[in-house]
Amino acid sequence: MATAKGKAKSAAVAPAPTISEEGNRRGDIVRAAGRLFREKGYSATTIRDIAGAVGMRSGSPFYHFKTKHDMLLAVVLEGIRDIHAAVEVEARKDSPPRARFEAMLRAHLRQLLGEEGRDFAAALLHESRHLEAAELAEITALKDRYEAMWQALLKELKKTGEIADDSRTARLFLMGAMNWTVQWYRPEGPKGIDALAKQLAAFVLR
Amino acid sequence: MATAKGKAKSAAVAPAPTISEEGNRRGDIVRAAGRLFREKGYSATTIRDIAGAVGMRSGSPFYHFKTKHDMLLAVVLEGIRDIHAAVEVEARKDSPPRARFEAMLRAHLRQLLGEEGRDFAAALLHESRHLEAAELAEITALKDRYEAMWQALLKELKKTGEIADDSRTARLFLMGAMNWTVQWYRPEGPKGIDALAKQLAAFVLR
DNA sequence: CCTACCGATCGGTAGG
DNA sequence: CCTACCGATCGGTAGG
Repeated sequence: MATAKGKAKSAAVAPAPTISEEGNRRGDIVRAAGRLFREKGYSATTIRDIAGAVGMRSGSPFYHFKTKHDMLLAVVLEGIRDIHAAVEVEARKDSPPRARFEAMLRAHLRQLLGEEGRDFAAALLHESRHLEAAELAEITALKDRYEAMWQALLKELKKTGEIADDSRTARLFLMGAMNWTVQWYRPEGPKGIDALAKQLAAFVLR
Repeated sequence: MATAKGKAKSAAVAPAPTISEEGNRRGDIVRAAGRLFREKGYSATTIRDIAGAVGMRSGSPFYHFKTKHDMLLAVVLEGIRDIHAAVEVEARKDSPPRARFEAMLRAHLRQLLGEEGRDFAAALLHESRHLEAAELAEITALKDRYEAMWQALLKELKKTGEIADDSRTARLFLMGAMNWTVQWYRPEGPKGIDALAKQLAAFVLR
């Protein structure tokens, strides 16, 4: 255990690589945890559930993570990173504001509703509250940058008269319309998601 | 126990009175459970938490409810009833569609964010998934009627050209904008809530 | 509604 | 990463 514990610590504290870069087993745990957290919630998911999902015994996940808390942290971090990265790509393009807006909506919704990202996204949206402010520091920082991206775009749309309101509150209304899709959207291919983005753009733009 | 169990059963199965009509102790439990479910989530809340909050010992809540599940059911039911009742009052008035719309937004948001209803509303929005479809029958029926009310109003607004889209999806976008406020709104009196309703109306109406 | 309790399960650890 | 385990806690119950 001297060895094992040492490894566990450095793995848990490490600069937290993105999932694709992670050692396979650690990544497997994060993905399984994400799925279970989305399906049953953090508190109702047991270490045994997670271990079982990746073919481990109940003690083994603790070789990769110090606590269940740290697993949640890894899942939530993956969630905000993926969304931020996906939307930033679209935000950086210099297409007209309206087209950029629709592309950002599409990227956000794809992360929320698509198979690749939805487990992490759901944990980010609904289970973050089980983490304390100190643990959330990196997540909060990324979230701030993410929100600023949207706010800047709303400001542009206001300037061209395409949106009625570019306040913080308006941005939160918009985020709500998007994030709530998680509660009712039933997957029927990426085509459905893209159509949803179009419809939302038409709903809020003039 | 023959007595106690008999009572517990009839209390749990009874036609589920509204909170104000309930025996005080049962109502106390429902209110305490609602608050704790909102603060910590259903799974992370223990019977001992709930019992402690109303000054009981850990076994005593089971005199009023057969299971923890049934407590959640009572909380969620109170949530949908309160929201439905509050918004229906506004929907029945025969003011112009725009005014009625704003009043309905206000009523919904007051239930979500005001002190009286927010615990029940939060449980309705976030903890219902721990209940099974059969248990949710009454809740689902009320929810359907609730949604139909909104859909009808959107249709009116579409006819007068005040909204761009009156589809089911549009309604869900609107619900999302409202329900998401639970995640970010910090109470500063009912004035803040009413202003929010106005701002949302202006955001989606033309 | 309390006392006293039960079996099951939980997150986590020692030792390899 | 497994085996074997621990103390704590959980939902729920018998009996009054």
